[in-house]
Amino acid sequence: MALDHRKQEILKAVVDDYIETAEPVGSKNLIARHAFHVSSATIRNEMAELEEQGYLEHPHTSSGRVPSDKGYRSYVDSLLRPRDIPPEEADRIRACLNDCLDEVTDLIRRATSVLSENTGYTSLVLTPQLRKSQLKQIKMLMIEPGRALVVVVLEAGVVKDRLVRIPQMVDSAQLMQVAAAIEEGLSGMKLDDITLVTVASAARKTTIPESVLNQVLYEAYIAIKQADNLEVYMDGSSKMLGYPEFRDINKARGFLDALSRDKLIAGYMNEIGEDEPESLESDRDGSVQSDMPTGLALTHGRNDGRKPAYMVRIGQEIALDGLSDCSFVTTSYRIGDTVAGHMGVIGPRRMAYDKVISHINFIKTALDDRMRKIAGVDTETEEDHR
Amino acid sequence: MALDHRKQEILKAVVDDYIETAEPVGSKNLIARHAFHVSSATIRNEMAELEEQGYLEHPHTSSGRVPSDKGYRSYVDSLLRPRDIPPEEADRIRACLNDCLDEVTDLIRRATSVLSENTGYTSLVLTPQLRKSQLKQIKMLMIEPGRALVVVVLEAGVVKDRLVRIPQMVDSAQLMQVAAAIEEGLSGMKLDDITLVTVASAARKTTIPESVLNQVLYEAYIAIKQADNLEVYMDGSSKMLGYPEFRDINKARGFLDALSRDKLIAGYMNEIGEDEPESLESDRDGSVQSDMPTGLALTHGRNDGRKPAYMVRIGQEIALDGLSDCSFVTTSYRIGDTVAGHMGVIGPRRMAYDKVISHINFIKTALDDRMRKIAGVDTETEEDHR
DNA sequence: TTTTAGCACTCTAAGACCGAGAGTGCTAAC
DNA sequence: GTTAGCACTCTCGGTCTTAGAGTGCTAAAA
Repeated sequence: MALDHRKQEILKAVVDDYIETAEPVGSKNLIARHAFHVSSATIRNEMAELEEQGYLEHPHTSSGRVPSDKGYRSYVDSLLRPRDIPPEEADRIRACLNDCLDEVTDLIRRATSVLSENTGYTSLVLTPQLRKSQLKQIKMLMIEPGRALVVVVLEAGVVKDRLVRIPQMVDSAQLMQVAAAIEEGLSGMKLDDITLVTVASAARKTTIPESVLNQVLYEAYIAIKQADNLEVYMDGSSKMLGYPEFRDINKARGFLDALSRDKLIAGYMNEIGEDEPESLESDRDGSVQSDMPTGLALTHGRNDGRKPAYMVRIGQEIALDGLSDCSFVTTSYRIGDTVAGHMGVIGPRRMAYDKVISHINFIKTALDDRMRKIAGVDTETEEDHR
Repeated sequence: MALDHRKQEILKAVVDDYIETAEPVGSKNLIARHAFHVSSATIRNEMAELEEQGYLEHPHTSSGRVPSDKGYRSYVDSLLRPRDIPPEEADRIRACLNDCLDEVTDLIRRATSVLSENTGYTSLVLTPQLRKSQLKQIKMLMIEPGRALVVVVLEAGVVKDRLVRIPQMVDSAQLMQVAAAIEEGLSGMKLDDITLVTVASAARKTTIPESVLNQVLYEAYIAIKQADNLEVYMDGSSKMLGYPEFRDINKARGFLDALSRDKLIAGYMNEIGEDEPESLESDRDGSVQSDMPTGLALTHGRNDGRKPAYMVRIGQEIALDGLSDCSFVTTSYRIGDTVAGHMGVIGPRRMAYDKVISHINFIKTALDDRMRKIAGVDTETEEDHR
């Protein structure tokens, strides 16, 4: 079952070469490009066995080999050698994230673009998921008779709002009274646990006629629920057309169609994010760390119990229509100390995993840092934000 | 220069056929599909002349003809026969727009999707441009010490907000005082005319220490300026890959790359929107109107002075890199009585202009109606929103 | 037992070739 | 001004062929 050392080396070489050239790799080419001290015939024998074991595939009898999902999986789990991010590139990334406006959405937009630019693939970043965040404040602001703005403040300084209609007869004072009642009753509750009933019972003691009150409460409730509205930022989808696997227009179309169902992808990312293993102790300074990745246990004997901070789905492992020719590397970012949202890179299965993994980890860390500042978790360090 | 009647008919037939089949159209095919009472040789002669005059092109000697930009232009300006929107379809569109949430962005999102779905091409809708809107209110809400929410209310009920940092020492009352001062000073001004100086002078009479005040004012100013932030909604970009002109992956890529520069496109849309002619008297009921389009003067003698409510840019007329194989139909929508934003459809030059024009006009009207309600321009008609 | 050289075999990709078909332009007759 | 006829052109889709890359197998070498 387990591969001996030489097979691993060969598998790694095949995957590396295939990633680079996009051509099925043959035994001769392999020895030409790598310093194996055996003949091509030996390599052939080994490759035949790797194929038998399911790590490689044969497009047709007389062509070179191509990695299977299983081959990629093995590569990613234990063969892959992380790549250092050159300091200038690291600086550029950090600079780009740091010079953003003081807003979460702007930061996320930038992260999305940086992630795609630096990997060369399609990037996806979800806005923070707030279902499990606590409600801190709720304010209602009269805009004009009949219309009000509901402002919902969550922990970690996330603010959402929503314009609503209310009965004309409600006046500003009443509105504030209702908001204050709701806030008193619900403050500290998780968004998930708030229902129309809890809202209503929180505001029971106000002095406003029931029928009018109900409508206001309903709108407040919707606004609260609306607060964990998930959005998807995406960049670089057209980059995919540059890769030979998408030279077939139908494949390309299938891919882009799949991407256009972004809510579906977002749901999937949240789902697989749930069972994401604990992040490794990320060192906060965001320095370029060549020992960053993780699942290297097998090949490099560093199985010290750390789990990877990222997940890789390869080909058929992606449970989304139209993306089974792709690979999907995901991770999550934090606001303060809690996992807030997910981000990922989609590329061809023949993806430069080492590069993507280094970059997504680096950007995740940089994003965490920045998020920490923006969300005001450590407001004590007052910084240059003009 | 001007085409005689038969040449017009032939040009129209060529364009129609080419739009339908995507194949260069030859003289024989033309008489087979249309009831011209002349022989193919005559058609050939006429087509040769049309080519000489620049309306048609010849991919190679022995193939049929294809319209040139000039040919399409002539078709759009004077030959095109609008298509009625079937009542069921009209109903579906209206229903889809009407069942949106009570928010402008949701409405725009839906309009984008409906526009793409119903035309089969890529749709673009810009959020309202508010540079020329008047400021109505500005509120500042303390979220926690050091952080505040600035809420900017514009005419027509558009509300924008922004989370900002303020000096820790500012308290809630002071914040409200500043906001009230700004509101009093600036209410009624156009966004465009508000500068840091006007903001500062409006708030001169407050009782807060200058250095602190300045920072608050700066943030308020940024929030106000931020309010006319333009966003672009797009849908159906992958539909383009289904059309034969984009079977070449490089063309497809060029197109998608061009689309990804959405801010550029938005700027262009605003620009060409400026010199857009006055909308024709749109009848408000949004009924399906077969006399909707416009530039039919030449062929149908209805040049009654009405100008088209839409603009068509064909091929090279589009001053955007990467879109010169496309056509771009744009129009604008209104909030209340003023032009607010722009929308458009991008497709291959070989686009079903009649269909696109009917739909974009119809959707524009439906959007105007809906916008009117959402923006609260006629709040008197209280409608069924739960 | 493992490795390697040699060789026959397979399959693809690319180029050459060919014929059918569609369309044209031109000429001469109507 | 229109049309029939015809020679000519160009593309598109097949079929064939060949070069090249790669394999698997066998038998010899290490």
